[in-house]
Amino acid sequence: MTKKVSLKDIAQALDLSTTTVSFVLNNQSTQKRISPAVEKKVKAMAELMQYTPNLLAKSLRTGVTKTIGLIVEDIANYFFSNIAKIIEEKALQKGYKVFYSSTNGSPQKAKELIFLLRERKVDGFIITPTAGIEEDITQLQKMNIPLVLIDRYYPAITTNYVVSNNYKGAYDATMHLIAKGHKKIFLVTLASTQVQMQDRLQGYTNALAQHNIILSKRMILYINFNTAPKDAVAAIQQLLTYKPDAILFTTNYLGIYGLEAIKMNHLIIPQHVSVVCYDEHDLFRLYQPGITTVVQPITHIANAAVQYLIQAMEKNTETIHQKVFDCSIKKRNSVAQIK
Amino acid sequence: MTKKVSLKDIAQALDLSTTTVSFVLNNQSTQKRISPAVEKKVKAMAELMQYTPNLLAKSLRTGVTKTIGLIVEDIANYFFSNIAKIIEEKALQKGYKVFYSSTNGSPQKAKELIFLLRERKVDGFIITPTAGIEEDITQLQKMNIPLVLIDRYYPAITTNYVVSNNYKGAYDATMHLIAKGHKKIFLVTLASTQVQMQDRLQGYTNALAQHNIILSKRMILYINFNTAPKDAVAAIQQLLTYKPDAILFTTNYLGIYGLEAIKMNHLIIPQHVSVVCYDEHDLFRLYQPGITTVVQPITHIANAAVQYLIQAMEKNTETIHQKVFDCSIKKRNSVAQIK
DNA sequence: CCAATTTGCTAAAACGATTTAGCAAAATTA
DNA sequence: TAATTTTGCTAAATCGTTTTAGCAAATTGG
Repeated sequence: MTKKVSLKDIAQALDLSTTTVSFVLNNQSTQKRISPAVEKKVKAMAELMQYTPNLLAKSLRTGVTKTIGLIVEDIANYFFSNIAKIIEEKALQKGYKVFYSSTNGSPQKAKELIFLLRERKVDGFIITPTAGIEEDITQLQKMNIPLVLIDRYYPAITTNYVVSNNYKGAYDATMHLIAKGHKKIFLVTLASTQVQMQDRLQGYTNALAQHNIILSKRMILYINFNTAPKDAVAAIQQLLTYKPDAILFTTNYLGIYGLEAIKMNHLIIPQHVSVVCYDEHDLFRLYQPGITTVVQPITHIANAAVQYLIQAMEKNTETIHQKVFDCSIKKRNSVAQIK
Repeated sequence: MTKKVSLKDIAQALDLSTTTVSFVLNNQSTQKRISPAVEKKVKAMAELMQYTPNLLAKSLRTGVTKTIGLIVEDIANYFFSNIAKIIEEKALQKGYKVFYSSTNGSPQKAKELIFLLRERKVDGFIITPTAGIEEDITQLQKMNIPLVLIDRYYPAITTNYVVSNNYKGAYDATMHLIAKGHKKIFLVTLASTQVQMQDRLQGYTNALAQHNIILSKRMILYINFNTAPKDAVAAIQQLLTYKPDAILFTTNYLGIYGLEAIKMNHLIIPQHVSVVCYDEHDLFRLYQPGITTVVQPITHIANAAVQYLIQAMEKNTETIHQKVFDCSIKKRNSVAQIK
């Protein structure tokens, strides 16, 4: 294993100082008054010796690591893995590598990850916050560490964020069901006080209220994030006994549980019950019938998050970006026209 | 923003040398003959000042970064995102953070990623190799950089790898179809010369040969990794006109294209055509009918990969690990019993 | 009591870059 | 020609650790 070549090696080979070599290789030749002759020599030698800078040393000295910490809820989820993929790609184009981690909804895990990534001296964060880590976020802000929240945010604190219009998404979905003649529209949602879920809940209830549909308690099923799949399915099976016209699921995995429950109860979509799900999934596209979904503009969200973060990291500006993208409804065949 | 506290700060606060502080905080007190009194003082002060070591400096000095480079084909694919999730978790337990990237099947991208991760001085690699990067892999080996290949490997070079028994998986799947009375069993696979695909192909052809089923050219459809989804679907639709009894798809996304094609051709599974897919997916579990799949032991693969890599990194042993896990067939309702 | 050993700690180099301050020679000005 | 400015380069400090070699004091051994 040949020893890695350093600035010093180049300097010695040419009988120059490391300072000079460093200036040249950072393209500061003119600015630092290095002669074209020397510049050429150095570049040629660097090429010849296959020099690549030691990023650790560079980072230690400059305080910049060119890395981003990305914290999502679950990398194995369609929504997040797609977001992550785009973020990674965009970041790479800008010269950043991303450290990637899942919280699985646990604040404890989220705190640990923030700590670990801070240890690694990431230049900035893109975070899907769990409940209960406000202080950690404000802490980061106090430390002047750039960050962008995605998918959700804390209304109580001022941060950069990029989310979709959850209120409107759920409202539109519900309106769509109402327009198709449904009355007993149920909601299966996450037992979460976080803004993205509250907004979806509000969108749903407001749409109902505007059409004088009385909301009874049993119409909404709250499921905990950590509920075992089979318990979630069982709960939905139970819900189905109340004979909803339609069910709106507020996340893709809840929707998947729902499809399973519906299948197990031998009900047919949309003849017996109509279905709309929040978030896309291969399953929804190909299921028979295709499932109507609320689709979030994943690419836009990811791009905006990277853009704002890089802006904050590089321009060191104080400007706050809070971006809300609209969702669209992808209509398939899971919603009946009720006469 | 308060300045980060360093070893030096602790040393000054206690009027000691950084050497002593370093020894204590690395739990070398006894070994390095630091008195218990001093040890206690230092630990208390470190706690008080909330000291956390600068990992960059540490890595620069020791040459160890406690990071792993994970290169997969596509992070947004069910198989890889689940593998990644487990790898990340396991690695974290052992004190490693993972840098995560997708090649999207491009050798060019794979080479770049290896370069970038080497720049970041990762301690080791877990790689899903694309075609044509053998030299890059052997290069890593020459540099004594620990690595484990997953999902596939290069028969021509000796490396650690963890894969599943692709030959047997495809063989068993085909046998299952034969046992159920199918004759015209088609294969939709990737146009790839890589071992995992060749093995699956072999498993399929051997199973047919053993039962005297004559393989005609049109029974196998090769699809390029980069084929646009709609072209892939069209090709499968075309294939369906040859009226197969059954189709075996060698990856989950090919299977998904297949379901789409079958749906578009208004065929019913399994009445008109039976289906078996390689690799799990939410879709296959919930589709109507459920799709029979060859399931790879994702958890085992991920765990073994991390285990072998850490062994190579920490024990610095030369032992080569080549592990092949068996797959299982998850039977659902996509295969008819043909009389 | 003196030599040898052990104990307890530290100075300084090293990892590999960046960056500040500045020196000597060459060029310009007057 | 002498003073000034510009050009071209470098010494040395720094980032925050780890680690080697070794010094002085205390302890032990004979």
